[in-house]
Amino acid sequence: MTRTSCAACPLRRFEVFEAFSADDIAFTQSFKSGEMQVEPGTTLMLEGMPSPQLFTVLAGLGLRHKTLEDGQRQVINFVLPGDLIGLQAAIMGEMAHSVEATTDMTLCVFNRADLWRLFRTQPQRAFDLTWLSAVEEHFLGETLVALGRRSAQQRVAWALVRIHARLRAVGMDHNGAVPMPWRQRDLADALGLSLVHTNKTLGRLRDSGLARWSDGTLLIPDMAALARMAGIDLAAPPPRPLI
Amino acid sequence: MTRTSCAACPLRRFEVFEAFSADDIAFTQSFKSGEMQVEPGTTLMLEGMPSPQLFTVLAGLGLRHKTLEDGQRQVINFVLPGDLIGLQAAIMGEMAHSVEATTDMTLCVFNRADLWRLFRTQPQRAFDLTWLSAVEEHFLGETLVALGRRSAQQRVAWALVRIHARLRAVGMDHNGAVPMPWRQRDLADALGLSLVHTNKTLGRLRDSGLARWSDGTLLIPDMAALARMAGIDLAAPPPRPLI
DNA sequence: CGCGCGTTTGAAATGGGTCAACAAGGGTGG
DNA sequence: CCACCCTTGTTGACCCATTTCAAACGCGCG
Repeated sequence: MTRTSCAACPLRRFEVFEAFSADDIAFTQSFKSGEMQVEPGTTLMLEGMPSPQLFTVLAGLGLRHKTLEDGQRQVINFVLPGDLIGLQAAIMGEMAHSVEATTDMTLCVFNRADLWRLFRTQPQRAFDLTWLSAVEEHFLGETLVALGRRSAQQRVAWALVRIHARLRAVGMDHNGAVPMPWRQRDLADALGLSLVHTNKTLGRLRDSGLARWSDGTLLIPDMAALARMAGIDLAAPPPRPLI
Repeated sequence: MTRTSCAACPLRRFEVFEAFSADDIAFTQSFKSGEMQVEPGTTLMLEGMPSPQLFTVLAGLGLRHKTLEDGQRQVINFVLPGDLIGLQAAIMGEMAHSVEATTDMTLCVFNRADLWRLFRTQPQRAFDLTWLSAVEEHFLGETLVALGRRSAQQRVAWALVRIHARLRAVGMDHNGAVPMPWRQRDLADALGLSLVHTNKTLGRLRDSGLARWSDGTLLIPDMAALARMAGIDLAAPPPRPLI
């Protein structure tokens, strides 16, 4: 494993390169159990199932979703490099949602069985885990506001702004454009809109020059304008850990 | 402080009565900084503000909400005894939502400054905190599904079933009835519905005998029937900690 | 008494859902 | 090379669930 391959890892302090002591190094090596490559479409976690492992996304994109009895689907969130997958299963016993890979993904693999050892011996990293969980909760709250209070146009604009910002934050932008490999169906399911209406809304945004999403690439010429339409305060900085 | 007053506290292991050693007792006493009583309408946490304190609800009900620029409000969740308030601010630096008391509330007060000490010296309680955060995330995911995929009638039925179940779980039911001191406005804001439509939907549920909510009390004669209408699988047990 | 808050009800307007059809690839097998 | 199918995106027409607007009711309270 190289330093760059783990740059996005939220548990990067496990990185041996940043370890402080021999003990730390030994611990790190025993906690990280390996890396894994998966193909698009792979289900990483299945709703309702326990998982013996915990993943950190090193590269690639995916999504979290829940499926209802009647076959409808709600996309909970999009998964980006740096995200942690499986904390729920590790802490609560089973996943409340499924996670699947949208593109090829590279994952850092941890053993759930080691989690308790981590809490006992590595309070710093335990704190990081809690932080990640709190951040996730924070974003879910924002999504709730979007679904509960915003119009279709605002929701779509909001989602595009948010995805763009997140991808940019992990360095996946190339002069303003970011990869967006998901389908319109995925976005519709994330926003609680019908596929048809999502399509038409995207069309209107495209026609008005606010956002262009095609061929798996999202381009936002005027971020401020789109954010204004979405009713977002751009000034808010992304959350950072306190300790 | 009596044993019963802390029965619902998720950090109940702090309870001196359950402490295992002299050290534990000393720690507990130093971490818990006191109890607090607040009146209905009190804002316990304000969106965007840091908070020097962390609360545990011992008694009383409240709600979490976010307010948008245009004055709209999204209720994120209802607050019940046993809930933890302010973890976000403690971990991330500021709250992503406001929390306010709906009834009189009794709170257990902790100092945020002690949080890091907790992670270092009490891994068991640190784990509990992470568990609480994961549970919260789990419920937010469920809410997301409700807002994104369910009709107004299903949403209202879902919310009533959920609130009833949560209140029952903390022993606040009296032969089938639970206190429900919130306003129709609060429920509407929680479900992303208009006040008028929420009212009419509640009326229909009442007329069909599925649920009666009046005078601050919720009565569900046939839980299975209401759950069926909401599209909920009643069999799912509430989440419990693993360790 | 009069005022304010929460609830209730009716009527009109509309945003978004549903249905249906088509277009543009890409893959596969003949 | 073509014929076929499957997935994804696109567009138009229609309709209805929900919103918006407006008004009234009951009740507690100063």
